[in-house]
Amino acid sequence: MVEPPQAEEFIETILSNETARPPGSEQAKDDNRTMAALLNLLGKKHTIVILHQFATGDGPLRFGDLEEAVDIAPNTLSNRLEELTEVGLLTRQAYDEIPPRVEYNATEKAKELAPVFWYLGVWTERHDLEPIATDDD
Amino acid sequence: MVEPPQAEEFIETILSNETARPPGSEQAKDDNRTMAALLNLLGKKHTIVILHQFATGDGPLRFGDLEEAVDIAPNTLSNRLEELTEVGLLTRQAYDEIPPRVEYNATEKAKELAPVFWYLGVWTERHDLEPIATDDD
DNA sequence: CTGAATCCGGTCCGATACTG
DNA sequence: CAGTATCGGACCGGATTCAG
Repeated sequence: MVEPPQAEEFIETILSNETARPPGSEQAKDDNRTMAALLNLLGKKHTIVILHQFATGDGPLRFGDLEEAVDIAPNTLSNRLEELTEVGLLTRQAYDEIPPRVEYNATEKAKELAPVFWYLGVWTERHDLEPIATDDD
Repeated sequence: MVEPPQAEEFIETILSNETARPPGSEQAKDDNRTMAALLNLLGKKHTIVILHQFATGDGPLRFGDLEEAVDIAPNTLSNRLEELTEVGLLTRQAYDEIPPRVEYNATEKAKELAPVFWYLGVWTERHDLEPIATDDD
């Protein structure tokens, strides 16, 4: 954790109100649809963990990297990567080499999702979930 | 959206480094376990949307409220509410009346998760997901 | 050798019907 | 109103197999 680079940008976003929209407007409706789609995506198993990997690390990640970091079946991982790529959160670049190499990169869009995971980290430092509970609450 | 009350508190959290921990410490390991458990929970279908409801609204929510707001099967909703309660993110209070009434409230812990959902809203205002894409990227 | 498609078994989720 | 019971279907995990 410790003072991540996102912090400044994050604060900017919070303080600037440039993104506010008239409620009930067309844009607001689009936002709701996007939000629904996003939550639906995040709701799928492992999606969050995968994005978390891209959000915390910074370089490109390969199939094998994720496979061992996330504890996920290869077929499911394949599906998630495809979904995330289709939706524009990841880019996929295949190099025609031997051994073959495929690199996945987070897009700008995905990187701007990073604060979410970073704050999740902050939260985790300050709280526990009950079953593992210690002295919290 | 528009300048949520969480913003100030959020900024405080970002600026104060009080939560930082030595990496590799015992606490850090606990954090990782908690994080894994949290992500695992958030990964389950509808969990995020449900928490989002509690994060945006402020009063208590009843079974029926959620059922119509979230578009979820009652058995699944029942499961989620139980999970979230067990884990200490929600409290459940049943009133012995007719008709019966059960109120769910977000705990402090859950409320401190609100910035996540709020920022998700900010993100949604600034981006789209590809299939619905407009002028983004 | 890596990334991913296929097949199958298990688990989770949705829809409806039903109970206190 | 707030759930539970049941069942069918979608989704996920694991092993194997395939392609480049």
